[in-house]
Amino acid sequence: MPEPDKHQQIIDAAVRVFARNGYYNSRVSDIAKEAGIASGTIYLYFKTKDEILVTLFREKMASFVAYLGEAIAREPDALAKLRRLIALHFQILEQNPDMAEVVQVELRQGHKFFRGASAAEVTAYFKLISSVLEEGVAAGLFRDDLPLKTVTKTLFGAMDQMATSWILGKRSYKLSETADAVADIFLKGLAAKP
Amino acid sequence: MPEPDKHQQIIDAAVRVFARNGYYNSRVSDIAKEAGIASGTIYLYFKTKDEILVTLFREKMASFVAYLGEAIAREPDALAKLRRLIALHFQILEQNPDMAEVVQVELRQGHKFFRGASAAEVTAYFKLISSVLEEGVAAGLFRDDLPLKTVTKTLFGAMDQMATSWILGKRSYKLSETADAVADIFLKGLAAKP
Amino acid sequence: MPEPDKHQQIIDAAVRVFARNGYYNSRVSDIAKEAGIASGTIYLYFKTKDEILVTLFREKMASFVAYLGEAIAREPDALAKLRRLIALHFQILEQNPDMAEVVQVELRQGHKFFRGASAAEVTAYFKLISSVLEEGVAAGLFRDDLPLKTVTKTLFGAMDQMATSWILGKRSYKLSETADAVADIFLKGLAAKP
Amino acid sequence: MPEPDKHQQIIDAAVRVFARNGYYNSRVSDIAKEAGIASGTIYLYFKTKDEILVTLFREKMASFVAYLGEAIAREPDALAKLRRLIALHFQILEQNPDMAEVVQVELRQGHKFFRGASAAEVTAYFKLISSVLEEGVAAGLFRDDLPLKTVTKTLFGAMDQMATSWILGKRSYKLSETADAVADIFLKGLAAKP
DNA sequence: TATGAATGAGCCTTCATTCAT
DNA sequence: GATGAATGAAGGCTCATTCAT
Repeated sequence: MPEPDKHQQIIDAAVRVFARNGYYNSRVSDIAKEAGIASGTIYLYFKTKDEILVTLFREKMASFVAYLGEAIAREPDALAKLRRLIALHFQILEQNPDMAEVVQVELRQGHKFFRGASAAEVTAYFKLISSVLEEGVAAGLFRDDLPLKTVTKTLFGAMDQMATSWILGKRSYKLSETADAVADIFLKGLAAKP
Repeated sequence: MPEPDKHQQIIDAAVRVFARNGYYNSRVSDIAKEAGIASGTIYLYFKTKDEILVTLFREKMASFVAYLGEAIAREPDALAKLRRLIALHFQILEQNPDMAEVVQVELRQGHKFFRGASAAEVTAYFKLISSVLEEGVAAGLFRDDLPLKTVTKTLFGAMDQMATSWILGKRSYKLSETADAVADIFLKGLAAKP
Repeated sequence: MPEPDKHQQIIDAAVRVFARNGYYNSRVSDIAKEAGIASGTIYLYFKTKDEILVTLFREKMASFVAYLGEAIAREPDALAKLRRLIALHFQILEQNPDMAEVVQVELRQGHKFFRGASAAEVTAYFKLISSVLEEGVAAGLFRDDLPLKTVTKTLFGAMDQMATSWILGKRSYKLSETADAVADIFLKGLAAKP
Repeated sequence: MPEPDKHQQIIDAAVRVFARNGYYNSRVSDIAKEAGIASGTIYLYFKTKDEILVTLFREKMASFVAYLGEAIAREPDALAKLRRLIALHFQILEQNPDMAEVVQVELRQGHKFFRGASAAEVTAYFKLISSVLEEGVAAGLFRDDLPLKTVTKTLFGAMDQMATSWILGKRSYKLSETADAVADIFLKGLAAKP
C-alpha cells in the first residue's frame, strides 16, 4: 500500500533542502529529516538521490506546463496568449521561490536538465510555446518568415535568463514586472520604427 | 626551469576531459593523464579541482569577451555590431565544441557560473552587450523605450539557449546559420507588420 | 538498535592496532578490520582518527586514576598510600601491555599527551599524587620543606620513565618488582645515613 | 667536497622549524626555506626527513652528554657531581628553548626516541648518571642497597618530567631554580626524619 | 654542489545505499 | 511499510623524494 502523500512529502522536502544547500551539498538524510521520516524510507519511494531531483523536476515542470496550457487557452488570440505565457512564467516562479532556486540554479547540473529523463517535459513546454507561435502565424498576427524553432528557443532562453538573473540577484525586485518589456521586445523588436 | 605552458596544458586537458565525462565524473588524475603529467603537478598550478573549472571559465570567457569587443569595434554602427556579436558568439562556440560543451552544460553547476568568482567575466559580457544597445539608442537606431538591462538579459538568454540546444542536439546542425534569424527576431520582432 | 558496545569495541581494537604498528602506521581501516566492522562505522562513533587516540587515552587514564584513587583510599596512612600508588601504577601497566605500549610510546606524539584535550586527565593524576603528599606532610610523615609540585612531577616522571624503559626493553622483566626500590628512593633518598 | 657548515645550517634550521610547528607539521621545504637553501639540497646531506630528526637528536644529545661529563669531572665528589648534573641539565635546556621544545615534546614520537638509532646517545647519558652513582656508592656517600639502574632511570625520568612540565607550562618560570629541590628529594628523600 | 619542478604513492573521510529488525 | 545502523567504494589532496639541468 504505497502512500502517495509520502512521495509528495519527500519531493516537497527536497525542494526546500536543495534550495537551501544546493543538490550536491544536500544529503539524503537531510531530505529525510526535513520530511520527518527515516532516510531508509526515501528508498521505498525513489531508487536513487538522482531520481528525486529528476522526478521533482518532471512533476513540477509537468504541472507548470499544464497550468500554463490551461491558462493561455482562455485567451482570445495568439498575441494575448504570448503575453500571458510570459507573465505567468514569471509569476509562477515568483510565487515559488524555493522551486525557482532549484530549477534555475541547482537543476542545471551536468546532463540532468534538458538531457535525459527530463527531456519530455521540456519538450512539452517548447511545444506549448510553438503552438502559440503557430497559431499567431496562422492568424496573420505573427510574421511567417521566421523559423519557429528558433523563435521558441530564443523566447524560452530569454525568459529563463530573466528568471536566473532574478534568482542570482537574490530576488531583490519583482520578476513579473519585467514581463511586459520582455513581451514587447519579442513582439515589436528593438529596431526604431521609421 | 618553470614551464609557463603547463598552466595552459592543464586547462586545455581539462576542457577535453570535462567535455567528455562531465565535471563530476572526471577525476583529477584523468586531467593529469590527458595533459601527460603527474596528478600532483596539477596542484602546483591550481589549488583545487574546483579552481580548474573556475579558472578555465574565467580565462575562456575573458578572451571570448575581449575578442568579441575588438571585432564589433570595427563595425560601422550599432546595428551591424549587434548582428556581428550574435554571429561571432555562435561561430566561436562552433569552432570550440569541447569548450562549448563545458560552458553550456558542465559549468552551470550549482553556484559556480554566474555567481561567485566568475561573476566579473559574465558581467563584462553583459556590459559589452549593453554598450552596443546604448550606442544604438543614442544613434536613433534602437528604440529608447525599453529597459536596457532587460534587453541585455533576454538577448544573452536567447543566444545562450540557442547554444545549449545546439549542444544537447549533439551539434547536428550549424549553430552559426541561426544567427541571422536570432538577430532578426530581436531587431524586428515577431509581430506582423500592418 | 544502537549498539553501545561498539564504541568500546573500537577503542579496544585501536589499542591493539596502535600497540602493534604505532599510531601513524595504523590505518583507520586496520582498526575497523580488527574490530570486525566496516571502516565507515568508525565514523559513526568518532569524528576523526585523532579523536580515537585522544578518547582512548582519556578513558583509560580516567579509569586508571579512578581505580588508583579508590585503592589508596583504603590504605591507613600517606606512607602506605604512596607505596601502594607506585605499586599499582606498575601493576596496571603490567597487566595491560598493549595499553602500556600505546600510552608510553605512541601517545607522546606532538602535543597530544600532556597538552590539549588530555590535559584534564593528567592533571587529575597529578592531583591524586599531590593529595597523598599533602596528607603525608600534614601527618608529619613527610618533610614539609619540599615544594609539593616538584615532588609530584619528579615522582610521576620517575614512574613514567620506569614504565617507558620497561616497554622499550621489551618487557623482559617484571616492572612491578621495581616498585619497592622506587618507593624507597623517594622516601629515604640516596644519601648514606651517617 | 661536502660542506660541513651546510649540515649544521640544516640541523639548526630544523630545530627552529620543529620547535615552531612540530615535526609532523613541518615540511622538508619549510626547513629548506628556513636554512635559505633549496629543498633538494637537504637530500645531499640527509637521506630522509626522519634522519634529520634522528641526527639532530644524536648530535645535540652527544654534545649535551659530553659537556655534562666534562663539567662534573671537575667536581670534587659524587655528591657535588650529582647536584651539578641536575643543575646543568636544567640550565642547558633553559638556554636552548627551541632545542628543549623539540627534545621534550616533538622527539617523543613513535619509536624514534629511545629506541632505534638514538639509543646509543641515551645510553651514554644513562651511563654518565650511573657512573656518578657508582662513584658515590664506592665513596660511601650513597646508599649501597639500591639497584643503580632503577636509581638512574628514576633520576632521569624526574629531570625529564621537570623539563617537560616546564615546556608545557610555556616556560613561565625558571627551570634551573628547581634543581636544588630535585637534588634534595633524591638525596634525602621525602620521609620526615625521626 | 645546488636547484626546484615534477612525481605518485598513500589515506582519511564522506555519504548514497542496503537490510536486518 | 518504516527504521537507522552499518556498509564500503571512491577520490581529492599532500608532501617526501627524485632527477634533469
